Amino acid sequence: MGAVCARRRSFRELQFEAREGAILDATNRLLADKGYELMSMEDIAAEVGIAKGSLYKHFASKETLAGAVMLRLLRRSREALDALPADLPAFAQLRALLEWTLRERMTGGVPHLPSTSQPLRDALLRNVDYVDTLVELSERIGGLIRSAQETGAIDASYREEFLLYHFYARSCDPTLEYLRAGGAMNDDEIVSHMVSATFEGLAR
Amino acid sequence: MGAVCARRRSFRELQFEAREGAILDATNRLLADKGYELMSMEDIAAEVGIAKGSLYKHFASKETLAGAVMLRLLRRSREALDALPADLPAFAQLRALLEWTLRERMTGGVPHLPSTSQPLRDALLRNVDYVDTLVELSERIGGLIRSAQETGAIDASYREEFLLYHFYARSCDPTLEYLRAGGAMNDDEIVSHMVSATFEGLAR
DNA sequence: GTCTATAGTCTGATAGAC
DNA sequence: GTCTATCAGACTATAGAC
Repeated sequence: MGAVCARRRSFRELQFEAREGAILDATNRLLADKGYELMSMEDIAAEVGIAKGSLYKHFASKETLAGAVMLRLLRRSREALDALPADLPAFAQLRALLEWTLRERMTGGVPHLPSTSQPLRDALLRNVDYVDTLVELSERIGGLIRSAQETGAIDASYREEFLLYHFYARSCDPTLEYLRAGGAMNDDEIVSHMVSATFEGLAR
Repeated sequence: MGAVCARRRSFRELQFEAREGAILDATNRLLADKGYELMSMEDIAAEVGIAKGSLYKHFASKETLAGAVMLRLLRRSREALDALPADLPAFAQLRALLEWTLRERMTGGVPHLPSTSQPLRDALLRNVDYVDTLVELSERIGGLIRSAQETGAIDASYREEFLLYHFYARSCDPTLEYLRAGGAMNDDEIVSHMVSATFEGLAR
């Protein structure tokens, strides 16, 4: 809120904010773990260690809560993109962003655009903040794609539209979870395989 | 069933079988369209034009029904693989199989391994027929992968395990639906973009 | 029609910040 | 000591499997 102002926040207020963070973290975890439908508000409350009713002091509904988690993820992705060295070529930036996203998922993050639940997707698309941030991020990525195609790093015969969706889909690729569950490969191997399969393909 | 035997089946029996096919088709359509959770048994009954209770004369539960649909898809995939010219190189067979699967989805098919629903996935993995057929298909595909790596068509530095999961994930890639909903590309373009992104990657 | 699951609401009791 | 946020959990309403 605007209240990062003069007055020192009371202990209660600080606690409230801390709890909000804990709720977002727990929801993130459960969302990544069980998916939207299977995650109940009681699960979340139990995970945080608060009463179910208290959740509703922070978020008006399950959709609102999940939206807040997804928005936070989107913002973090944009920050990760901003943090890349500005002189990095577009192709390398795309590679780095995909790698960042996959590593984020490795540490318990939710995939962007969880295709797992239509109701959640619909709710997100009704969430103005979410859509704005998504559009903004997509424009940044679209710019990188165009730039990589101009320099010939990415094949110019692919449509930009395809490349954008493809990039998001690779960020959410379930191969990550499958391989992880399989247990035969470590995290670094999984990420590097996935990134190079995306950019260099399988053929040699 | 084993009953493709001597006795001519009665009208009732024929009708029963025909209805079973109609149920599978309807479920397939709804599953592809709305996903497992959002597809209610009522939806299916309405789509077939029968009473909800009649569904349970054919399938004991929603899971059983969805399992039957998925098993049918798996069998068809294996038949498609068998139908390929035997002298086609392994790499080309993999390409052709992915293309077949994507085209199947274009005409209303469900993705294999619908990652969209944990309960469904769990139910499938408890279904012996399904798992057997999946294992068998996976061994066939695994063989093609090894063979393509030996001839150098696929980069030998990828782990076979990764390649197998990756291949299944590409068969189920939601990019197909996103692009289709976008409407800017036709079906052939979408399939060819997706296949070549998988095998040749994006880089040039 | 029955039964279960769960989103979301409400209340009286209580701990602990002030 | 007062006051208020939070707690446990009962409760309603709805959806959907069977």
